[in-house]
Amino acid sequence: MPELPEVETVRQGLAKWVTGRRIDTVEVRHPRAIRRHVPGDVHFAAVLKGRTITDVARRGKYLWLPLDSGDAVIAHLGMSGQLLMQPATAEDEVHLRVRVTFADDGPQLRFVDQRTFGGLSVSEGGAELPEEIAHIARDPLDPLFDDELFVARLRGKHTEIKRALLDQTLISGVGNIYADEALWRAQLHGARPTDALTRPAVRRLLAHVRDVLSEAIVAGGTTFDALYVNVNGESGYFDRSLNAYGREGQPCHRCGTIMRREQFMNRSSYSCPRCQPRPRLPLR
DNA sequence: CCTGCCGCCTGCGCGC
DNA sequence: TGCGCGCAGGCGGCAG
Repeated sequence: MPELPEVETVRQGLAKWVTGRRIDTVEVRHPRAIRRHVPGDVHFAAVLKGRTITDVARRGKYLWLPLDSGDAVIAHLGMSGQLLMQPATAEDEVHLRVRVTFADDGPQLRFVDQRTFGGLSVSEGGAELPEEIAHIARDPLDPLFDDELFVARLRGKHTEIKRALLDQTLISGVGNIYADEALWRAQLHGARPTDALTRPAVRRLLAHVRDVLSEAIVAGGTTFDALYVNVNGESGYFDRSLNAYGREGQPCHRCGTIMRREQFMNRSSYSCPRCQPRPRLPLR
């Protein structure tokens, strides 16, 4: 479940179900799911066997499971990945990629991923913060997120505001849905040049990003179809609260104008033509 | 250095 | 029915 609220929902569920448990076996069913683990599937399974998971941590859309060895399992869900807790008796999912069983015979951890953009890997010595994801910025819900640094860095860029929101090295956790939602709340078009935004405008936008992410976590994330579920296979309900994403042809919840869809970065962007007018001068 | 585009995958819904 | 097309919430790598 790609964006921060969905990943955080998974993190919370995982933390409850796997913290303190000792791994017994690891079965890699599809090599692509561990392609980022360069030493390969045999090594992946061997280095995890007998290890105890001590926590479940997150930065942006990345999760990692610190182990008692000081290593960590990095997990990224990509576009369609799921981490599910399942009893051993549950039938294998069609897109089951990795199965982890525990020494206590409790529920299994399964990595299921239709499109295989996601994956698992082991980070050597990565229990604190895997070096593989050290380039990812803190997310805006992280207490150590530096607001003024973000404002300065964003205004120092020469790009469009939506691109900046999706730049995980600048601010992490925001994806296509929540970028559109925050821009709608801030009444900014995604093509607005970052270097022409005032400091207060960027601070307001950041506050809206925080609000929408926080509200979505409370709702258990956004679910459009069976691909996006928590560790128990349950859907979130933030889709009912969306004001922009997917609302092409429907009236703006603020002014009633019919919402539009535009192509942007090879994906769809939704906005209100009246509340979020296109910038007069295109970026150049 | 920076920005922006491409490729990686599978499956679904739509129009013809 | 079948087929091709466009679309999908992500990221890393690389070209310019």
